[in-house]
Amino acid sequence: MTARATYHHGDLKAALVEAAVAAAREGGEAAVGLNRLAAGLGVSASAAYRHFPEGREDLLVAVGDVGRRRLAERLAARIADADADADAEPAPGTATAARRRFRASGRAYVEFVLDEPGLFQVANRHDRGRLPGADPFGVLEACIADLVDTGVLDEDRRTDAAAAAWAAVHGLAVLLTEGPLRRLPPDRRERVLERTLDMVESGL
Amino acid sequence: MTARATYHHGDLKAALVEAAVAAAREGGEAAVGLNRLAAGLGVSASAAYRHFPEGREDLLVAVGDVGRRRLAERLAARIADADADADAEPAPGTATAARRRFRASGRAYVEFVLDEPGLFQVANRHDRGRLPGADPFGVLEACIADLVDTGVLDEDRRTDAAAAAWAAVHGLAVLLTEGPLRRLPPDRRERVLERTLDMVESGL
DNA sequence: CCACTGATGTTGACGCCGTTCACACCTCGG
DNA sequence: CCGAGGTGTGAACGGCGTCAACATCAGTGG
Repeated sequence: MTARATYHHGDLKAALVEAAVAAAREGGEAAVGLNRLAAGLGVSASAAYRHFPEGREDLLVAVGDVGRRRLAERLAARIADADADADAEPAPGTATAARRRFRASGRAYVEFVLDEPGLFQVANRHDRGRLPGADPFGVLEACIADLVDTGVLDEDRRTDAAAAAWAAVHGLAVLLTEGPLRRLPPDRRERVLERTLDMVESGL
Repeated sequence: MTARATYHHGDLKAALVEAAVAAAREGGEAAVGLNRLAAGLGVSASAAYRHFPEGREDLLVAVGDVGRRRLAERLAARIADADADADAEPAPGTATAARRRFRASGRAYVEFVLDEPGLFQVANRHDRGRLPGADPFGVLEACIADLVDTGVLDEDRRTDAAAAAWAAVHGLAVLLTEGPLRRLPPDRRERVLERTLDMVESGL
């Protein structure tokens, strides 16, 4: 780990991204520094520039991509959990199932941000647009489509519904991690989250 | 402005905050640098540290306070506007008036953030808690109280209502300025804003 | 098998940043 | 008038992002 045998590293780019993700997880954006990371890998700083032509910003975008991908995966997983947990009656494809999935996605979003505030911070601030397979917003849109298909949401109220729902959940996550709601005890967090999800569900 | 007559500046602290606010307005947090600002005022960098003992962070908090104060003022002003514009029938103190004020505050919040993204960014990221007279959240809470008083919102649903509403509006503002909704054309912005306000109003 | 070429890594430098310390100056109260 | 304390200066430190010139390696065509 400390020194390497060969002159070439093998896969410096991947190693840098990995280290940058680790740094972002504890310390957020400020902890992602090219010099430090390169030194940590036993490599000169300029070597990093070979792999990230636009410098630090490129690296941050790469970290952000990882963050968005993990977030999207978490959302999908929690939605699947919600489906699985419902060995209760209502068959999939029903309105209550759609509602359950929708709620699960919102809850998972906030849960992820509380788990990984640093990664989420970088993911938000350095985004060069959607990339296929790593798109949290896409997951949310799918949930909205579910709501429409099952008749929970009127077709004509569909427009911008995803954006509005996203705004509420995203805003709550931001307020809870970087914002003034930062120091809320977990039980109060839970109540606020529940309240927000209620608002979205009954207000959309 | 370029050179000063006296050895002492007079009010360097205020001058630094003013310059920092100007810098933050165009360029956001990254543009607020002690060295640059001090130099711009024709003063050595270390002089700034006399007035901001904790260094840059102190200055950013000061800028944030200005931002929060301006935001709170804007909210109050737009609420007053809404009251004034309503030379239409419904008297103040009615449910529709409370709804109008509530909506005006949400709209004003987003409006301010779009007007002053840099200032808002600093205000969010460097917050050491509420300071009296400069508290946007307090304005929102007053609006909620209005809703309760006029019977729009049930007493027992009051808990965390302000937080949920705030989350929605704040999240929308963040998505519209720093986030993925950044490049939305103004007319679509307006639709999303309206949709979000609808969601909050009917979902609270 | 070898020389060339392009990819990869190194060394050293630049300017900017935040921060600190020892020192100079100016103002004001006693 | 003098001394004390608030205010500003100069110089320095380490760290950062970035770049250009040079060194080294790995694979490919002759």
